[in-house]
Amino acid sequence: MYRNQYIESCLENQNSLFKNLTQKEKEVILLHHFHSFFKKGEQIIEEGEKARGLLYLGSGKIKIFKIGVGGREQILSMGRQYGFMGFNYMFSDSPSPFSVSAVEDCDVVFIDKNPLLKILKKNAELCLLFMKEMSEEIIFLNNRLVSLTQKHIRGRIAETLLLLRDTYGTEPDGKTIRAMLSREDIAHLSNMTTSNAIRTLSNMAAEKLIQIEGRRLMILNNTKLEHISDLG
Amino acid sequence: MYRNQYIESCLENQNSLFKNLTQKEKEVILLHHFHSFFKKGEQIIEEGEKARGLLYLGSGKIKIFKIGVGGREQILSMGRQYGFMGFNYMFSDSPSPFSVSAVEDCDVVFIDKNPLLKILKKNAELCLLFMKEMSEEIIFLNNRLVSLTQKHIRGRIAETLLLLRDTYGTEPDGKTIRAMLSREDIAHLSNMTTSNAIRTLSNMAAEKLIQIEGRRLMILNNTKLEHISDLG
DNA sequence: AACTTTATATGTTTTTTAGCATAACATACT
DNA sequence: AGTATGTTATGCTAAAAAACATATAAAGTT
Repeated sequence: MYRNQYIESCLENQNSLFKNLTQKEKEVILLHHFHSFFKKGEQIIEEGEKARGLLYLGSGKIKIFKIGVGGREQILSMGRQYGFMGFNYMFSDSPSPFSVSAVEDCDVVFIDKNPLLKILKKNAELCLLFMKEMSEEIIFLNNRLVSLTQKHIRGRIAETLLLLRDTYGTEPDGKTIRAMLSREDIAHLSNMTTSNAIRTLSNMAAEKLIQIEGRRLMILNNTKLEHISDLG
Repeated sequence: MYRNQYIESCLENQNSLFKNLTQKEKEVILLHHFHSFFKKGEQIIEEGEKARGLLYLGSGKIKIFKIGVGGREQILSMGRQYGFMGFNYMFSDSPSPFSVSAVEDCDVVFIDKNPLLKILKKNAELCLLFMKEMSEEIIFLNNRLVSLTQKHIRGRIAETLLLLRDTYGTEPDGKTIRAMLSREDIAHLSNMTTSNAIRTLSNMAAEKLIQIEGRRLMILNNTKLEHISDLG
């Protein structure tokens, strides 16, 4: 059976949902998956279309977003390598409630819905892992809802920087966020216009809270940034 | 074994998650539940405290909310009779990420976490029902995130009125929303100050979109209200 | 019934943020 | 290299919503 490194990591990685499946179950997924490469900027799923099944990100970075009032984009969350997304696709036939696109070159593994559902129906242990993931997503969304509605621009930008760092980690220097988003994406992640995102980042750089080198962002004063994020 | 009408409906109702459990499984829940009555306004769960387990609302109405920046309340969702909530309590030991309180007199059934988890571990069918509920919650939160951040005040109030109607239904006249929230709760549900909620409702009444009789709110022009909600 | 307390209503001011305009800069393309 | 295109940066203006200030009405309390 053909295995590429992506489906391989999807099935075997230490923190993968599927690592404890039986050989039989893994073979089912192997038989019913599809690997696809997306260039930076390409759309992986479009809001309203029917999704094939669960998504696994073998490499790269993705954004999950919705288009709201007047075509304005709101990023709901960012996906990282070795992460799963689209649990909701598994449990209803309704079209995707959001779009997904590649923020960097991405290797995506699509796992077909029905074979996976069959496995779930006979594997409560796996179900528990799924539910834990989903429950964490609910908690994340609850927190995000309050942050994005209540915090002021500075608080939202601070939170976004910390979120990006916590999601993607830093370079060995411990400061440089391992993500090169456009200012526009940062704005859409923080629920504000691009100019306000740029302005706020510039101010924070002037205050030595962060350092800006193009799209490389460094967190210089973590304590203060957290403080700004917490106070809103 | 003692059964009150609330645990009864929790186990047997046509659309209850538990209706298809075996007699044995139902008995476990029966043995490990706790019924409690809450007066209007009383707190059922406080953010940060450890929750006992899953919640079932036998009667009444609840609000699920968080306290954000500067003590400002944001209502995340409203619960209705025969509804379950707090799925996230089941899958991690972390303290409750939100508070729950009674908007009307409520009969709440608490179902203990560990016995229910044991049932889930052996009942993938039940797991699937849980996952479907959770996936709907995720979709709801995604939509809400975009609405609350992007829509203007009028759009948010319109959405809240429609949401309340869809959640709690109407009186036989088909117009009167079966929920008597304070203006403050309506404001916190719509992410705005109380005065802005009052003002906007007054305006909508003046435009004959709705009719106000104290806390009784009637939707007079559904089409226009949906239009206002959609356009933001 | 008189008195608190709380909820609703509405006008005014101030703050925040979006919207717009323009410039500098970087990147991709031919 | 030169041109087009997109991104980042910054100032200015307008709109939206919060904050504040009272007034009125309703609901509880003694």
